[in-house]
Amino acid sequence: MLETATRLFYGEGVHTVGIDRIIAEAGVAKATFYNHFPSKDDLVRAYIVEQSTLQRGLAESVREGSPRQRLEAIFAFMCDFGAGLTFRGCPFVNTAAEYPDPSHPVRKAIEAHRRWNRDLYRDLLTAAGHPDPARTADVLMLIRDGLVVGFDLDDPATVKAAVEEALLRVLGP
Amino acid sequence: MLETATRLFYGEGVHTVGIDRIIAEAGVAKATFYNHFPSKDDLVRAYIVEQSTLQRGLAESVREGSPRQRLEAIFAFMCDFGAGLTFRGCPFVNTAAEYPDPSHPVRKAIEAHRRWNRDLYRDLLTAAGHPDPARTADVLMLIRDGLVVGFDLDDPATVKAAVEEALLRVLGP
DNA sequence: ACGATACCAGACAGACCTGTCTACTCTTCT
DNA sequence: AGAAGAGTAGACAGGTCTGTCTGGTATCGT
Repeated sequence: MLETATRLFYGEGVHTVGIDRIIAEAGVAKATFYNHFPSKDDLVRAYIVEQSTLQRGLAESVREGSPRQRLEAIFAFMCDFGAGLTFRGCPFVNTAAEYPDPSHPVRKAIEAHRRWNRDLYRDLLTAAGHPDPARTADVLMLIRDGLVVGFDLDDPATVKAAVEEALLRVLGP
Repeated sequence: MLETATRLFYGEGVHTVGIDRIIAEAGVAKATFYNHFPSKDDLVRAYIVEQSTLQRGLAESVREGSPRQRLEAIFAFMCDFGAGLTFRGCPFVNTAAEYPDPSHPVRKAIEAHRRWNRDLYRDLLTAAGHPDPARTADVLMLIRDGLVVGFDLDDPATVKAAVEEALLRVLGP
C-alpha cells in the first residue's frame, strides 16, 4: 500500500495522484486505507519518512574504505541511480515544491532528512580530517541538490561529469 | 492576469491553484480568461516563458565589470533574492516537479530556459578565458540548482556562505 | 461454535476542478 | 446611430477529489 503510494507519488507527483488510484493499484478497499492512515497527508508523510529511512540505510551500508572514499561512493551511487530510467528527481525536493508551508508536517519531515544528510557529510568530512567540515558539508549539499535536479532535467552524462569535477574541486585531489 | 497567475503559481504551486482563484484575484471573468488562454496549461507555459524572459533580462542588465565579475554578480544577486521572504525556490525546478512528462510543452519551455542558462555561464567563462568553459558551466549549474533548493529549504545564511565557498573552489581565487 | 477483527466492494456527500455557455454591459469605430 | 468587439457575472456540465459509511465476507483466537 505504501509501496504503491511511493511509486505513484514519486513518479507522477503528490497532488496529481489521488487516493482512488492508490487503493485501486494496491488492490485495497478505501475503508482499509483510512483505517491505516488518518488522511492523505499522513500517507505523504509516511512516504517521506520511508524514503528517508531507506536513504539512511543505503548510506550506512557504505562502510568500506576511508571516509573520503565513502563520500565519493555515496555520490557515485547517486549518479548511477540518477542515470536510471525511473529517476525523476529527489522525492524530498519534489514533494517540498508541492508543500509551500514550511510548518506543514510533511515539510518538517523533509527538513529532518536534510538535516541528517548534511550531518552525514559533515561527520564523514570530520572523520577524513577535513579542515572545514561544516562549511564543506554545506557545499556538498549544494552539489547534491544540483545533482538530483540535473539528472531529472538535463543530460545524465553531462551531469555525472559535472559532479565528478565539482567533487574534485571541493574536496581536492 | 498573468501577473496574478505568476504570484499564485510561484507562491503555492501550479496544481493547487485553480482557475477560479486566479480569475477571482485578477478581477477577470472566466470567459475573458479563456479568450486569452486556450487552457490552464497554456497559462502555465506563459508563466514559465515570462519568468524565463524576466531572468534573461536581469542577466543582460548585469553589464559592468569583467566576465568573472559578472558571473559573481549574478550569483550574488541570486543569493540576495533567495534570502528574501517571498522566495520559494526556482519556478522552473518547482514547476518541473509537477510535470513528470518531459515531452510536455511546459517541460520543453523549462528545458529551453535551462539551456539558455547553461549557455550564459559557458559564454561568460569563455570570455573570462577559462580553460574548460563547457564543463565548468555544468558545475555552475549544479551550484545554481543547489542554491535555489537550499534557499527554499535550508538556512539562508548557511547557503549563501556555501555558495561563495563553492564559487571560490570552482572558479579559483 | 462464536464473537472480534480485519478485510472487500462500492455508494455517497460535499467540495472543487476545468472548460463552455448564456445573457448583459460598455467602449470604440465607422 | 448602429454594428462589432471585448468585457462581466454567473449558471452549468461532467468529472475528480477526499473522506465517511453501509453491507457483506473471511480469518482469527478462544
